Amino acid sequence: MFDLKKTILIYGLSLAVLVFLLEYFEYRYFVHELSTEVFVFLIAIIFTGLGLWAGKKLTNQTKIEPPPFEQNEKAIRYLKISERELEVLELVAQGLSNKQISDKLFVSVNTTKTHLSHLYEKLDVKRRTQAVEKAKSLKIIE
Amino acid sequence: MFDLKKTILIYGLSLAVLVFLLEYFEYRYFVHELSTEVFVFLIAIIFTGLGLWAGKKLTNQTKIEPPPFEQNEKAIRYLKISERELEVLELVAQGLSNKQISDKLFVSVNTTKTHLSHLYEKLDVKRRTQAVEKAKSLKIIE
DNA sequence: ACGGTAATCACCCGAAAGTATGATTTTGCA
DNA sequence: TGCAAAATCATACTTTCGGGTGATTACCGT
Repeated sequence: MFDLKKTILIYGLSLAVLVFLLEYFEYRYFVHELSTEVFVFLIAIIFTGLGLWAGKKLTNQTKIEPPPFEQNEKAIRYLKISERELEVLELVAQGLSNKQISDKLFVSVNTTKTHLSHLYEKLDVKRRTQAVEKAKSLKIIE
Repeated sequence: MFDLKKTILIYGLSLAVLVFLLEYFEYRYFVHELSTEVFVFLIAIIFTGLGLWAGKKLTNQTKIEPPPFEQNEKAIRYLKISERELEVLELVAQGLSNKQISDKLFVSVNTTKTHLSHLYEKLDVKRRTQAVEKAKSLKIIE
């Protein structure tokens, strides 16, 4: 949007300058040396280019944006989910077992289970699959 | 891509026709009635329009498509996942327990477990969470 | 009529997950 | 410094899952 004014301005200026230059040179040099046909052709080319350029500028505010995952920090804070709990949650979402998670985080299975219990309470769910579902819908995890 | 040739063709034809018309009328009517300045202005406007149009045609192959979930039928067929198994898979993905799934489908827990076993085998996973993960990545489920 | 596949169910057993409770240590912050 | 939250671990118990095996029924196409 902020580009629109600039684009229009540049386009207008270009047009004005061109008209001025053409008008200026027209009677003095070109008309007598170049045929009107060629002159018209040049004008056509130039303004086609300008049209293309302006069109591109005016429409290219449709930039393809691959939806970047934005973690819902607010939800995390609101639910008081701790850093460690989040780590566990992410690993659960990857389909890892409690044992595998524990090995990755260098803690005992008991610790992992404790984190999970707290997570279930905070997310108000009963099972890991539900936790993953809910966490994804809340954009707590990807 | 298939539009490109058409666009160029139309553009070229328009240009040719215009040049021809201009050349034709130039000496007969306009030049003596309209000033060259106005004439140039008209050409500029016309070809700006053409440039805009061509530019739009040439760049508008970027259609914003809101990714509609398309179930990967091929994968389902390739993996030989049956209808019933798919139902179970979807319910698992919703975080339901085997018991809950069984109640929904009016079958015994054993049946649900059998379906799940087959699913794990076909999806080459060990746990329900992994199955959900994989099924989603294969676009077998949403 | 036969063979294959899908769906259904049962039983058993071990592994994994989840619950409850309590304890210790670490850490961040007032 | 001291307190609260977070992280860690343990023990014990229940529930759920998952694997293995086998059986019955039904449907579908040859």
